[in-house]
Amino acid sequence: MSGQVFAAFLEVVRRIPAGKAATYGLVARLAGMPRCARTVGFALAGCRDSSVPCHRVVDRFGGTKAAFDVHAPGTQRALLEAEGVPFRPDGTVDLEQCLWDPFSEG
DNA sequence: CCGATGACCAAAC
DNA sequence: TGTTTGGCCATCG
Repeated sequence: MSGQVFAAFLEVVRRIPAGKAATYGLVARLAGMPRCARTVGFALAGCRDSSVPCHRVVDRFGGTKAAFDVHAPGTQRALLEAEGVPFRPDGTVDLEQCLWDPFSEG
């Protein structure tokens, strides 16, 4: 891992429990970079690091528009649904229900 | 090695 | 109240 910030995002993402989802802004904030939401997406885009649940990360609207979902439409949603993540009729994640609460851990 | 970009978010006018 | 620009950092060409 060349960058610490880069790893910081991945560490936060890995802490997302199954059946829950987080937004880029949330992850960035927990990592200590509220303005670095873009970098979060890029960190996940280069998901070559390790088993990081990048599919549990969506935009604030719950839109599943990940890089690995571009070539395989529905992949991200399928993974989330498999974990029990609720979806809206719009096809977006119901963040109001499954939004990961970092304070809920302890 | 340098420039531009990218799975976004929030403050500012 | 709504639209626009700025920001952060690693990777690609």
